[in-house]
Amino acid sequence: MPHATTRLRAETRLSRPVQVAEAIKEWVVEHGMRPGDRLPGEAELIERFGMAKGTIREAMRILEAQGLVKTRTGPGGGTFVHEVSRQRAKALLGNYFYFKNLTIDDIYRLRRALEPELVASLAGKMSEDVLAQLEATIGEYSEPSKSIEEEREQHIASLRFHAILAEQSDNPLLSFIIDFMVNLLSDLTVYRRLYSPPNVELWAKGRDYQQRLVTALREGERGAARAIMKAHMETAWSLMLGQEAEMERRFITE
Amino acid sequence: MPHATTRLRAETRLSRPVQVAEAIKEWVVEHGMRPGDRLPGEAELIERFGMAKGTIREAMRILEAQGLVKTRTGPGGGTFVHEVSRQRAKALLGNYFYFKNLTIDDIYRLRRALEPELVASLAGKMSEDVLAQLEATIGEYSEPSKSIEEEREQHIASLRFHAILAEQSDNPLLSFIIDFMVNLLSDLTVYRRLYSPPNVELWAKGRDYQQRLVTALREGERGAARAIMKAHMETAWSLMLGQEAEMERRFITE
DNA sequence: ATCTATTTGTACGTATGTATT
DNA sequence: AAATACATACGTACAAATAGA
Repeated sequence: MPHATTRLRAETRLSRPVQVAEAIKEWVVEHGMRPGDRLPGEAELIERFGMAKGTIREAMRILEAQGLVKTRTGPGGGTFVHEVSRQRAKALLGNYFYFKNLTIDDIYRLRRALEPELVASLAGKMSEDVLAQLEATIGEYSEPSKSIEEEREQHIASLRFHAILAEQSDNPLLSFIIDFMVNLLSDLTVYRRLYSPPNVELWAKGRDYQQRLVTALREGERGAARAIMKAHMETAWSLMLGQEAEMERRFITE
Repeated sequence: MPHATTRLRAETRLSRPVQVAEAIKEWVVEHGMRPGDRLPGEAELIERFGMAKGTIREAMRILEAQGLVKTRTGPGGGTFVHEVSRQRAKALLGNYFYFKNLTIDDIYRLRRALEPELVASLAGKMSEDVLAQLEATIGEYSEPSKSIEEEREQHIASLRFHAILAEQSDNPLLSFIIDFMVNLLSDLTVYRRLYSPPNVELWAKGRDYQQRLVTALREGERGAARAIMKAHMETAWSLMLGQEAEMERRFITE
């Protein structure tokens, strides 16, 4: 039996592939490797760890599943350090909430607290380009919806409005969390009660808030932006609660 | 070549193990499987997917890395659906922020917005048991620190105070995010400037806020709890900014 | 456009480890 | 203690993808 040239933690609890994966993570950190840097090839790792091919490959799949590396075949190929994509991070975090039963209410409690702060920090700092993008998005729901399908499309579009805003923040944490919540809400399955017609009044309010918000952002009116978003959140909240919405249970794939 | 009895997505982009992993996820969702439920054994999966053992195993490692399954050896063993643990979710999300450079300021912007809402929702709803736990935690920093090491310990303890609060929320999203931020801050490496002595005044303020907070929570004073936490966050923020703190760059293991 | 070299990906057979009964 | 039912690990052979000559 060949002996390992690279020492692994002696924790018998962890399977070898996991141990190898952890060892490689440490190695990446210690060497200050950056996205794009190449890890040793399969053959070398097999030798360095003194392990079989399958074991090394399983370790690589672990790192890949976590979004930390990508592999390519062919000459010049191999395994490369990779920055975890936002999409991947959202998927992984989404899995955590799969078995919890998050409610619309839970999500809006956070949105109400965070989004006003977001827009306050963005006021006066956004490019005309992005502002135009926001206005274009609003345009997608300038008329009340006539069908359930249309309503759903408008719902998604109006959420995209918030995703665009989230992306503008220079606070990666705030940006990510808002984006994540928008994703959760996009996955919502909305069952409108048959006897309750779409609430046109609330819909109009929401649209007007967004228009006024763009103006406030353009003019750099920090306080106004915050206040408008706060009111907008309250409106959207009651709109959601009025409908019988339910979180779709599924795993996001990336 | 044996042909697959279970159809996989024809996306050539994805490697087979990933395809298998995704297929199994779908299968779990469609069958409404719950944590503890057993997946088909290796042998059966090999047959069902018409693939080699290694491929199936790599797929399992992927699911395991995402925290969705656990495997056990021995009779009655196999692979079991598993609820993604909070610890695992924090680790996976932490990886996302590894390459971003999150600042103390970024984190506190969120804490300031979220934690006051957290305590407002908890006022009057906490068991005396947990309240006592909070008081015990405060006891760990009843005296100003005399050394850097002691200061760090107190820092961690005072963060634990917030982690306990986070855990009490019945809002899984709010609970998780605050817990996650506390983790990030715990990993902080604080370099106090040599010429700046510990700010005893700010330290005392922070401790007093926490004590008053426990009282407000016990008495069910919703508004007071919110206000105290808000003030506390501002104080803690300036305390952190006054020190030259830096995020430790590492991968959390679980 | 074809060949060739390189590197990961897939397959399969065997042996070993581990926990339950 | 032994048999059983699982996952775990190993080693080899070959397939597929990609870059460069």
